Amino acid sequence: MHNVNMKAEQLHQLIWMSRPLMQAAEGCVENGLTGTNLTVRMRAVLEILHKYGEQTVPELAARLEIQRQYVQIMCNETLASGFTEQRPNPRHKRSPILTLTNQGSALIEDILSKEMQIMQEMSEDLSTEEIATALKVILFVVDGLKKRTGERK
Amino acid sequence: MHNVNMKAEQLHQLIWMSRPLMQAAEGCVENGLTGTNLTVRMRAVLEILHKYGEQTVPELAARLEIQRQYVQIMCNETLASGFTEQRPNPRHKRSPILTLTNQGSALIEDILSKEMQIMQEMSEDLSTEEIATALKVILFVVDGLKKRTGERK
DNA sequence: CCGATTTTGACATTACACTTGTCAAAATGA
DNA sequence: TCATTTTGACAAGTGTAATGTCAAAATCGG
Repeated sequence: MHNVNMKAEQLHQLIWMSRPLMQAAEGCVENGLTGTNLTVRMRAVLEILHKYGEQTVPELAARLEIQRQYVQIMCNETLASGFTEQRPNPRHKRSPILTLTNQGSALIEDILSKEMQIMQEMSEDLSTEEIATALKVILFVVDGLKKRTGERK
Repeated sequence: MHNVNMKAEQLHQLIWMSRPLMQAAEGCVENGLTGTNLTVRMRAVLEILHKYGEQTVPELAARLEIQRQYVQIMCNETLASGFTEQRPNPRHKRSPILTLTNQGSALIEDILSKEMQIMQEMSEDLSTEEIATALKVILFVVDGLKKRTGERK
C-alpha cells in the first residue's frame, strides 16, 4: 500500500519533470545553434531529413506530428537559407522532394555531433542499464497516458 | 566505444521524448478537468496551494518559474471562479495571501486523487527500482543540460 | 476517360501561453 | 527620510502552433 503510493508519487514527479526537461533540452540546443543561421525549428527539419532522408513536406509533418501548414513554413525557411533544396517529385508534380544541400548536410552533422558529445559526457555518469530503464519507463508512460486520454468518463 | 555511443543515443532519444511526454501528460490532465470549471493553468495554481499552502502571487510565480504577471492572471481566474480567496497579508498590505476555499480545496483533492489513480494503474507494470531509476536519470539530465547551457564556446 | 474526392502549397486568421514593459501605490531598507 | 524594491494592474508583443480557405494538381472509382 505504502509502496504503491510511493511508486505513484514518483511517477507523478517524473511526469511533471517533462516540462523542465523539454525546456532544458531546447535551451541547450538553441545554445548550440548560436553562430549558425539556424533556428530550433529549422534544425528539426534538417534533423529529420538527415535521419530519414529526403522527403516531402507532408511526410515531414507526419513525422513531426505537427500541422503541415506550419511545417511548410519551417521548410521554406530552410530553403531560403540554402540548407535544403527542392527536387522534382516523380510521384507528385506539386509536391517537390526536400533534400539537404551539402551546406545543410554538413551543418546538421556538425550540430548533431556536438549534441552527441554532450550526451556522451552526461552518460558517463550513468550506467547502460539506468539509461535503458529510464527510456523504457518514459516510453511506457507516454503510451499509458495517451491511452488514458479521451476514454475516461 | 560502441557502448558509449549507444548510451548517448538512448539518452538523446530519452530527452526528445520530453515533448511527447509533456503533451501526453497535459492532455491527460485536461481530460480529467472536463466537467469542472478549471483550466490546466488554474489547476496548477490550486495544486501549488494544496501542496505548499497559502501564499502570495509572487511566491507562486517563483515556484512555477514563470513571470509573476502571468501568474497573477492565473490566480485572478481562480479567484473569480471561487476556488481561491484572498486573506490580508500581515507582512505586506498590497500583496494578499491566496488561500484555497473549501470548494477549491475539495476540487483539487478530487482531481489529484483521480490523477494519482492513473499513476497507480501505470505503476503496476513497473517496479519500484525502475521508477526510481527513471526519475533519477531525468533529474540528472535536466541538471546536466541546464549546466551545459550558456557556458559553451 | 471522366467526374468526384483528396492532396498540396500558399496565404490568412486565430489561439494560446507566455514575456516584456510600464505605472502608481505601497513597502522596505539605508 | 529618502531612495529602492515589491506588487497588482494593465498594455503590448512574441513564438509556436492550430484552423480555415483557395486553387492547382493528383488520385480514385466507375
